[in-house]
Amino acid sequence: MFGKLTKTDRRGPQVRPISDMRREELAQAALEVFLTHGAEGMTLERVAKVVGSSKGTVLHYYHSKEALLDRVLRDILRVLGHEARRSVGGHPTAQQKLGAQIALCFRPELFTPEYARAWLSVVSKSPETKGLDRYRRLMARRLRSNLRAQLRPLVGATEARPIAESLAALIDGLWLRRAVDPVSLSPERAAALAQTHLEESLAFL
Amino acid sequence: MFGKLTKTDRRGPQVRPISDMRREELAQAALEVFLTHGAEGMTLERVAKVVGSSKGTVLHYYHSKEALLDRVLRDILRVLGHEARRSVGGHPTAQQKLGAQIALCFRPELFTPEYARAWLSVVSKSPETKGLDRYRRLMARRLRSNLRAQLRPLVGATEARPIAESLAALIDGLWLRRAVDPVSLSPERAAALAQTHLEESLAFL
DNA sequence: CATTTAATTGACCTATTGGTCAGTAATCTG
DNA sequence: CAGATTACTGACCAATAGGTCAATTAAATG
Repeated sequence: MFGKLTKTDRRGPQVRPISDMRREELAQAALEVFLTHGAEGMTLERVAKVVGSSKGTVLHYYHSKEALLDRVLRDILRVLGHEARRSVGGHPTAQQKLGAQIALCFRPELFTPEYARAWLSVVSKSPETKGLDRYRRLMARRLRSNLRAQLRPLVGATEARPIAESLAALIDGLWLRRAVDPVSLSPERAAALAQTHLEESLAFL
Repeated sequence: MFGKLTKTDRRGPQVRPISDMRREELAQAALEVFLTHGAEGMTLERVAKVVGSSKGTVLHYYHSKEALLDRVLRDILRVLGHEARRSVGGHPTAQQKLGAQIALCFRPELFTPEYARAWLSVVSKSPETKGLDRYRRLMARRLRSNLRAQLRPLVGATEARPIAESLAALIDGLWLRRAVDPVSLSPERAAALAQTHLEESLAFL
């Protein structure tokens, strides 16, 4: 679709070999396909078509589909982690951090039907795929431990755990609903339900 | 494995043609495979192997995989509906009905890793499969409307909805966790988390 | 410009899976 | 027992998907 890249196409401060640029381009395309079709639906053909190339080219840069999916998930997780630090870390009190963490989970640009479906595809295939399971665990652990860490100073270590678990499960359930029935649950409503649950849990002690 | 059935094998009060018996047998086998491998993993070969037969035989009784899966899901839903009426209907007060409904969701013989994985496989494939989506909607609607119906007399119609939605999402989240990380969440603990959430929601009004 | 190096393609392979179909074997029925 | 019906099998087909590879084309380089 765009033909080959030449070294004169190099951009940015660092001069990078065109092979790296192509790799980036493919990773970008793979992300796009992953978000619209999920982990399974991210076929090599589809990715190739996005960059106007062929399956063989994709495999030239990523030696397997697993490697490509790995790259995609790594990228997503990196961005998510960055956003979490930026968004949660900006607040001084534990309450505010908790609120920010929940708000992040339901930010309209993140809590989309596409993201939700892609997430669900990873979760549901993870029990039978070593690679996917790793990322699912990472995501789940990160969320739960963040919640627990902010809850501890408020309710103590023993109470923090069940509250964090309950809240994490509620968030998962809301994401699941967003994946399968997108129109019936807006980001705002989902966030409100999670915030309410948190408040009630805290008020109950 | 067992050879063909003959009419002398007929059992039960009603005399049924052997074809119906074979159909039952296949449905039973399909359920078994469905619970261990999920909707996608329920291949015709696997089902055939369970009854010691061939793929062709399965298709002789169910004209497509969709029809067989339909039968399996219909059976599950029927049993579940029956259990719900028996278990929830036995209690006089709305509170008790709600408690029974939650308890049913986490009954140890139902809240198993197998059931949870199978459920998750249905949910995650439902957006792209008309047949599965129908059953997912049925399950979800049934749970939500049951919860809402019991909540209404306690908290009024306007408050019943968000509480039911939140509780349903929490239940989904706990099932999801049971599917992907079975050992970390016992039926008792899951039930306790859901019951607590309900109590806190009710206490807050 | 010629040679080396890298990028790209498309044909091909293997496996899986749902499904078709004709032929065969078992069973039933008059 | 003979013919009709039913059950069953296994070969075959088409589609999909990941992956291999040799040949081709483009680009970089001395």
